[in-house]
Amino acid sequence: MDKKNEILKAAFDIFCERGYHLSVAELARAVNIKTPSLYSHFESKDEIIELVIRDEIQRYYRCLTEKILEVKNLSCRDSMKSLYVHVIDYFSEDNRLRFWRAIPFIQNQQLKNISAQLIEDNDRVFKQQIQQCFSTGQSKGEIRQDVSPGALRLYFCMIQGILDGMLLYPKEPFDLGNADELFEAYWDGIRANGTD
Amino acid sequence: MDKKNEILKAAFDIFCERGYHLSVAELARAVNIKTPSLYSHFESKDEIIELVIRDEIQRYYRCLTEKILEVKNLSCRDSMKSLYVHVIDYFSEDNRLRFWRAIPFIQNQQLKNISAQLIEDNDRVFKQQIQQCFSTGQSKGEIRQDVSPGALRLYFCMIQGILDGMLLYPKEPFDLGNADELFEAYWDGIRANGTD
DNA sequence: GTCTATAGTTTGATAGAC
DNA sequence: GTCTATCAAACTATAGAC
Repeated sequence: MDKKNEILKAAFDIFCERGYHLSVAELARAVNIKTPSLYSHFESKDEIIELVIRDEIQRYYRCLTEKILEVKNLSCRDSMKSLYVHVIDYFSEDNRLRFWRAIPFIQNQQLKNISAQLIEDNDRVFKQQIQQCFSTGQSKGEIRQDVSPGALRLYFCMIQGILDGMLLYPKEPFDLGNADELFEAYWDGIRANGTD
Repeated sequence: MDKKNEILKAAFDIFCERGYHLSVAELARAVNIKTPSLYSHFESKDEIIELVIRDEIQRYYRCLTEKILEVKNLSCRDSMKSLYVHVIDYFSEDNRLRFWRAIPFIQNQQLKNISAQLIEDNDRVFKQQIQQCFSTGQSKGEIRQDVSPGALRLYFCMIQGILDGMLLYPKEPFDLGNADELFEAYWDGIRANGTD
């Protein structure tokens, strides 16, 4: 791995811990060079952070898109379950969760806007795909016809809630069994009678 | 209001915006004094932040405890709905949500530990009370007997998910109607058949 | 590309006059 | 309690030698 990428990788790790207030000195130390050497690879601290953010957001949504393709032909239940587990798994790795939760606290309006826009655009696509899956599930009789209007949003909300819990209560190491139970409780609330 | 409290109030506001990296200079400016004058009221920046954090955590759980007493004699559904709305309302005010989400990023291990401990202790009590309400609801026939084991945790998860969404997507101003729909979807999944 | 040296700013905090 | 003056340390960034 060349130095530039080594720096970006280290910047990711430090950003997870410290957020926007990572110091270039600490970053230089992490890759065994002196601070000024950073500036032969990048123009500024903000440029580094912007690259790290773009990389991570792109990586996440690329993974998600792959997974969506992968589950396209499964039942609605299996699709929703797979994607649910996929997202939780993704954010269990490294400190990725802290990374995403640090974004709203970036002290640079331009960077914050770029991040928010990227996330918003990508998220819309993801949510549309799930919506379609949900509708198909309904028309095929997996999901009750008379399900509440908020049922789909509860799915997204549940995912966010789990992630939030992982960040706020890091002491309780996250147990995928718990996540399973939650999904079952959710599905139990929307599945058509007589199905499993 | 005396100066000390004025400072703490301002510190709260700035902490919401900037997290742990609020600067004492900015704080002093906000209350129209010079930086050194802060130090006749407090020993250090960390002392100020600790006080602000203790205040806010205490305020939140005091409000919550009051509300719990208030809804004690309502039906299970009404209790859970009231507390749900209460929490969302609480975090809709000011920048409180940012405050709580900034806590995991405090760059002072001791302060972080104090906060985490306070939250954990108080949260346990809250969750026990809801658990009791939930059990009563089941035995009284408001909630299905054969409800999934994760059904109660889905409730907490849903609340966290909504709050998380409010922080991550601040552009979409939060609509209590949406929150209503979510709760109905949740309740619809656990209510006993034949009840409303 | 990496270094030493250094500039210029901002940080949290203190001394001491009033 | 509030101020002016000041401190040492940390910050981002640049100049210029090798």
